[in-house]
Amino acid sequence: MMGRGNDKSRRRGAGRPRAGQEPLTRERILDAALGIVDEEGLGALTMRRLAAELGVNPMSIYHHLPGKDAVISGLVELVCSGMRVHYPDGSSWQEQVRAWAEAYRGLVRSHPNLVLEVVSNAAAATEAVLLVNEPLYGALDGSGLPPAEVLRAADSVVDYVHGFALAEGAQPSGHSFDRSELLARLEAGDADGLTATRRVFGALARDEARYDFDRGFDYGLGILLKGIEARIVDAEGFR
Amino acid sequence: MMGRGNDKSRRRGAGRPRAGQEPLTRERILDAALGIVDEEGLGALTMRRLAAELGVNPMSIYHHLPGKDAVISGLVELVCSGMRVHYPDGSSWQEQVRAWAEAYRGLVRSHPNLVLEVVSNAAAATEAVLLVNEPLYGALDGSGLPPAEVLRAADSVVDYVHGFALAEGAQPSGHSFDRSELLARLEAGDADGLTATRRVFGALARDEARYDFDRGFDYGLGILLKGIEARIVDAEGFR
DNA sequence: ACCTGAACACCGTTCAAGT
DNA sequence: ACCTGAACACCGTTCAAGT
Repeated sequence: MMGRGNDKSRRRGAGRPRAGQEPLTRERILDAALGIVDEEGLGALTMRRLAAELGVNPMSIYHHLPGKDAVISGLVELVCSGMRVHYPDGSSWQEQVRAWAEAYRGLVRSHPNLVLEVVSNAAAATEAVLLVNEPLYGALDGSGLPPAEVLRAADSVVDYVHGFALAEGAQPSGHSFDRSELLARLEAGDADGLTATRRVFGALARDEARYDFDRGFDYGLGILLKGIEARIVDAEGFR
Repeated sequence: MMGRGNDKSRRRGAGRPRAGQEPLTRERILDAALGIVDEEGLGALTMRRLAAELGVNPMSIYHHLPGKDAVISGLVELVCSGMRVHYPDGSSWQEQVRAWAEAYRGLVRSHPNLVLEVVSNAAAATEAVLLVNEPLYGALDGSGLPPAEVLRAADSVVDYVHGFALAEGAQPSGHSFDRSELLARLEAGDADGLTATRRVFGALARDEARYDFDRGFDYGLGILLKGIEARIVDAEGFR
């Protein structure tokens, strides 16, 4: 739990930083904001609440960041700048793409209340986004694809991870979730026209009703990699 | 432009619907809300603004929908219920998946200001979402994949479309956008450590700098389909 | 330069009162 | 049952004033 700015620590005199008190900085503001978002959700992040957390007047924040939008995109930048991937020596491009995707998924998942912002601000080609994508370009550049296809393939992988992270983030628990409620509803037959849905879910083995996100993520990645491999074979065939 | 509720059309007496005036319904409210969101963005949608649009007191809305959240999820439901796919007779499962993905992308793209909501509410297994996914299950069920894999493959396709729609929706223009700004920044070399990014973008032909969303979407879909095909071959090999 | 207090123009929603 | 008016507890942000 974060300490709320209480009366004792809140400054009273204007413009006079108390001796020994840390000055307000962009970094301190963003750290506090990230704490609020992680613990209580994006809805809890207000300029006033953030100021209280810092023991400061709401308006003081505006001297370091132009507004609330800037706080939020600063948060996205902060989170994205934590991206780290390590490719073991001699790893194949497939292993590297996997490592990248898992690192990126992990990054996004470590701040579930910010998924929507990360995933939708990612299109704005900020410095942070470029740094996130760099290792992915690196991996795919070693696959033998022509550069235009490296970009397309990278975009496809990014889009998939974004979509997956969104679905995963929307789920309350995270690790796995139970589809038996859905199954029961389908068996009750209250849904007209869902014939394929009913057939597919009905044919699931009992132990398959529990959806495992990790395996789902792997599966999609595997499909994408196989598909990219097929493109490489095609490209080589044209030589 | 939508007509604002002006004084002449706004009711004065409480609880007394004027003769000839349409009664307030959930449907009318959602239609008006969708109009506001499509024209002015989600940020313009407030209960007070919505009421003004309908020529009604803000509180009247609460008799038909429990709150603003309900208005927004009602909007998502409304949009999703417009999903229509037609599979030509004799079409392959690949063609069907393509048709589904294009229909879904089109649906989402027709309300760009709602993309974020559609894509993040989609995880909640509402009736509308089931109806959207049904034709996709139908297509993949005809591919020869075992049911558990039909679900995983469907999820992968959905995640990809979501991620793509998000990226596309975040872009201002839509149809295509120019990467030459990014290229120039990379060539200026102000970005350290972006070696692979620089190499890949640098190797692009001049006519490839313009990014075409339609072709990008096709490419990702093609990869996914090829990957799914590979899974089917594997499954058959185990028979 | 940095911080503050008061004020402005908004929000979503509750609640008691109207018809 | 359906609609309203006033009120409550909030918002983000501007602006002039403090030190």
